[in-house]
Amino acid sequence: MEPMTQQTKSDRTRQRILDAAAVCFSESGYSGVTLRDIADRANMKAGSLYYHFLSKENLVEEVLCVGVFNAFELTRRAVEALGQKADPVEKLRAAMAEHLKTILSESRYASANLRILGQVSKEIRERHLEQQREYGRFWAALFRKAVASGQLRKDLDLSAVRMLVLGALNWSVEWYNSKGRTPAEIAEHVSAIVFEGLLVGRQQSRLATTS
Amino acid sequence: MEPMTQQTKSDRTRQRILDAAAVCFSESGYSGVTLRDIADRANMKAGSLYYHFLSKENLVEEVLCVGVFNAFELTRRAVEALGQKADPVEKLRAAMAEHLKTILSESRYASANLRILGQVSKEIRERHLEQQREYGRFWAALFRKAVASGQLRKDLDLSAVRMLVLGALNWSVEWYNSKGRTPAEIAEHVSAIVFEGLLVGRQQSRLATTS
DNA sequence: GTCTATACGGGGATAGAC
DNA sequence: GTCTATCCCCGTATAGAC
Repeated sequence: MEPMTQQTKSDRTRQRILDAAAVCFSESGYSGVTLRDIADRANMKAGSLYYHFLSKENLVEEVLCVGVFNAFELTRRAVEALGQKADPVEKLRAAMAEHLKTILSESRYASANLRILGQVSKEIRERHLEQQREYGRFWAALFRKAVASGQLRKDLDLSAVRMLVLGALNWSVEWYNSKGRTPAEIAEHVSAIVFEGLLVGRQQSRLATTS
Repeated sequence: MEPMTQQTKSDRTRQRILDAAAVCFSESGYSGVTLRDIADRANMKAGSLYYHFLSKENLVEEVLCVGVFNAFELTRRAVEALGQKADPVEKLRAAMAEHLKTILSESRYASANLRILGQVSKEIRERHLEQQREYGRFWAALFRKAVASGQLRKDLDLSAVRMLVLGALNWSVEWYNSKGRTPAEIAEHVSAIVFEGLLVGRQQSRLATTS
């Protein structure tokens, strides 16, 4: 490990570049961003980036990596904060809320991830598939345990359910506007729809929001 | 109007180019596609495209236009096929199924639309906002009528509900794999989740699929 | 470590032959 | 209407000064 608190030297420059890249990618996709854009935001010249990174692909790869890590870590912690023996359904609710908060406001890396998914080369995507699958397994386990607890119906393909729910969350980066409802309010809606459903006759959760 | 059945001349070339562009954009996004890619697929040379279109932006704009139109038309027809007096909830189910089928298999234009949303310039996006809003209003009306019929709960922000449901559908272009379940099966899952919800105790719809 | 300068290729767009 | 040839800019990446 490195000697001190923050990694020695001003390799924080490296971090500054990554932050700048995450912002750029989350706003304009992959091909839409130039190294000059990133350098500008990091208060550097484009050529200087090559002291810290091998190439643009190498740079985006690291952003992707941090993105999944952020979403995973933050969400996992939010679930663990409920305690090991918490209600599996409550854990799912917490995971959804945290995932949404992360991609909408906590991490430019996470939102960049969603934006540039499917814009990077096959090679890069393949290399990160395992990391993404790990996050996928985390969610799969949450759903599986909620079914095992007897609270969730057993007649659905859990893999499809997982992708659809995450899709509803992930797509929010396309339409979410901070002038409207908060991420927490959106999360309440997701939770209400996914668990109770839209049809009347079910206990109407704890939503205070009026239409 | 033009004299005959198919528009005269070989302005079908124009159509061929648009088709090629839709495929390219749906596979590689906007910036990731070159005019040479599109020309190749249309069996032409890049320079020839300019006889039919003013610019790459002009071309993508038409693809976007057709994309929304396709999704709107196909979905609207599927709903109308149920008849004016059909159950509002059944109309929503039909709309979801058709929208999904369209973006996953019926129209490269529709899937291109989703892929390049947020990759095009602000000017183009602004210009198509009204068309997109029209499709949004169509969905809003479907939800509103289902609530008015007394079958859907009234405590949710219908605008949020609409975006979340469409998000679950739209995100499927990112993960759907034709080797897995069919679009129709995925649609059944969406319907089951959105209306009945995942919690047990609700009538378990008509899903024959086993996990 | 960051700069300036530049090589190098690629992509959008135009001109003019056929 | 489509081709070839080409212009020109821009983006990635490199070299070498400071």
